[in-house]
Amino acid sequence: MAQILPDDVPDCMIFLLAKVYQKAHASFTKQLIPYGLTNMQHLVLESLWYKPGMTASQMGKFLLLDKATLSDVLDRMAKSGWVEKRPDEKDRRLFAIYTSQKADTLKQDLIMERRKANEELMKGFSPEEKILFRRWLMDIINTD
Amino acid sequence: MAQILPDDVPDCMIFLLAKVYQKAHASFTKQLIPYGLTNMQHLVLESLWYKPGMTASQMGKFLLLDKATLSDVLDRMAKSGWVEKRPDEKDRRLFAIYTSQKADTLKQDLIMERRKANEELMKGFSPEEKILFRRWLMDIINTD
DNA sequence: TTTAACTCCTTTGTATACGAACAATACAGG
DNA sequence: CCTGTATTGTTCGTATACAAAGGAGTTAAA
Repeated sequence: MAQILPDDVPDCMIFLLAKVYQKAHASFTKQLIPYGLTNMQHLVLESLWYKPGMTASQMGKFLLLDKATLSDVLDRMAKSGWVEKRPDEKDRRLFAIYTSQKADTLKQDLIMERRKANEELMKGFSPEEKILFRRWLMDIINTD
Repeated sequence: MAQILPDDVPDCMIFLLAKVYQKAHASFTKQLIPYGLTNMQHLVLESLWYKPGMTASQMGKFLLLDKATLSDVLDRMAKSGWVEKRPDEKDRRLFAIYTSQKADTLKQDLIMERRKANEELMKGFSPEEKILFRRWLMDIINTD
C-alpha cells in the first residue's frame, strides 16, 4: 500500500485526486476482504441502513451513481445474499431494496470498519484540518 | 455535470473522495471527446512527453498504475495510433514506448486542456488554498 | 380513452482497475 | 555453463463506471 510519488509529480489535481481515491479505495477494500464485501457493496449496505427500502433509482440519486452500475452491483449483492429486492405492488417497474439478515448481523462491525478506515486515512490531520478538508471536498462536488 | 449532494451526506471521506474524483474525471473526459482520447490515454501521453521511451513497467511506477491496467491501455493506444511500442534490442522482454506524430501534433492543445480542466476544478479556491489542498492530497498519498 | 411522453430497470459495449497465474527472458551463484 | 530466482509484459477473472438503447410499465394530454 506504500505509494510513493516520484519526486517530479505531475502538476495535475485530477491525477492527485485519482491517486488519493485509489489509495483510500485500495486500503478499505483490503479491510473488507474478511467480510467478502467490496467497497461499493459496503457503500450500498450503509445507504440502505440509512434509508431502507430505496429503489435502485433513488439509491442512484443518493449515491450519485449511474443506474447501469447499480444494476450490476445490486444483482450481485442479491445473488450473494446481502440484499433483497422486493417488487413494488403498486408500480411493477420498481423494486424496494432491503438489507438481508446476514448483512444486519454485521452492521455494527461494518460501520466500525468504515470509521477505522476514515481515521486511518486522515490520521495526519488535526481536527480543524479535517473539517476544512472535508468542506473543500464538498465545495468541489457542489460547485456548478 | 451538476452533482448535488443530498442534504444528509454520508460521513465518509472515502465516499467524498470518490465523488470529487468522479466529478473531475467526468468533466475532463467530456473535454477530451473532440480529441478521441480518454482521461487515462491523455495521462499516458503527458507522461511520455515528460519521459519519452519509458517501458510499461517504468510508466506503471511513475503513474502508480497496475501493469495489467497499463497493458490494456497501451495496447489500445498503439492500435489507435497514439503511441508506438519499440522492442528493446538488448532485453527482449522490454518495449520502449513513444508518442506518435499524431499525438505530438496535438501536444500544446492537449496540455492546455489539462490546464483548463484544473483551473475549472479549483476555481473556487484562492492561490493559497490551492497550495494547501494540493499539499494535503500529496500528504495522504505519501503517508505510511 | 388512446396515445405520446416519461420513468424504471436491464442489457450491451467500451474502458478502467487490479490480483493472480503465465510464458519468455535475464541474471546470479555455484 | 547451468539452474534457481527475479523481472517484464500478457492474459484471465472479477468488479466498477457510464453512455446508449431497449422493454415493460405508468402517467398525462388530447
